[in-house]
Amino acid sequence: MTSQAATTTTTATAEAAWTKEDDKAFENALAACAAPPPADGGAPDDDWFAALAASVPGARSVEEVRRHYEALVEDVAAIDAGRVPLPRYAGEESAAPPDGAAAAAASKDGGHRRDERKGGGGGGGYDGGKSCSKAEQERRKGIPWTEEEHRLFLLGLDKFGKGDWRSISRNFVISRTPTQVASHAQKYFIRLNSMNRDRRRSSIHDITSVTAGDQVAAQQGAPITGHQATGNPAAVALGPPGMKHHHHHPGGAPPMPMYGGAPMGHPVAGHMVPAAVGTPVMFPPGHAPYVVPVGYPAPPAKMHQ
DNA sequence: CACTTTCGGGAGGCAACGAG
DNA sequence: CTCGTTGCCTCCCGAAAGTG
Repeated sequence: MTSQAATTTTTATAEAAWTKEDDKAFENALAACAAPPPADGGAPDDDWFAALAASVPGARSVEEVRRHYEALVEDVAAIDAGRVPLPRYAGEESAAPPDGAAAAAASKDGGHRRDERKGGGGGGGYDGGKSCSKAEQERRKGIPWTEEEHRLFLLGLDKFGKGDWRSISRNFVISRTPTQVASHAQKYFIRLNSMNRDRRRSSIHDITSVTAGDQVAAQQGAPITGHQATGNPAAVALGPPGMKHHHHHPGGAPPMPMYGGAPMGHPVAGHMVPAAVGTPVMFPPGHAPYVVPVGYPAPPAKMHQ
């Protein structure tokens, strides 16, 4: 996934063998570490690094882990300062089949055409790549946010707070306009606030952590409006929505996910268990981990009509 | 019993409108 | 004029019903 790119670009130079897998393990270990490092720029202590190193598979030395961590810090700072040229995801979107025709064609049952019934009056329905130009089609249907964009959004949200969409757009999600960021934020908050609905589908908004997206996808969903409104966007609560997590992956090979290529909504611990609630999610230095309100209601048992 | 098709509903993004 | 919010439209997923 591309989210690793930012961290690996600089970290790769520190040690010779930080592979993508290593980096993933590092992030997982970081997420699993009970006590987060000082978030206010202070250097984490040796014990913390030792614990982190111990948690990283592959017998990394404390020093290696420390350098890797520091590189990560620099990365975040660089992104923060706008010194890192971020990829133009919009371009990527157009380069790869956005989803439309390809996704529909690859759909499990040979393509869902039913949308023709919607759109009031037929015709207007999406037709899996018909005659209208691709550009027009994309303009109409929008460019999905990638995981990377969403993480940058979260980063910016944490940095600038709720409401400063322009700063977030300029400094973090440079591939999106402030309006797009605001709209995305709107949906994001709505999503978080409506977590207790029994019908849940995985979505990009399930990512509430800037990093470790693969595993945190299963660790969130909780009302956050109060915190957001009080200018504490970092206090995003994590909680288990009663989301469904069976993305069918026919043949074992996961289909091209909708968002940037990483599996979304995959369960980490099967059904969300209370223990998973409040699990500190990995957060870059300077970014407080999201907190979980005590007494968070358990997700309702999934009941189908 | 298995497979295919149809239906219902949730999710995401864009555009328009309103307020400051 | 800019920013934020709300509404509308489109797409995809999952479940149910029907047919072979």
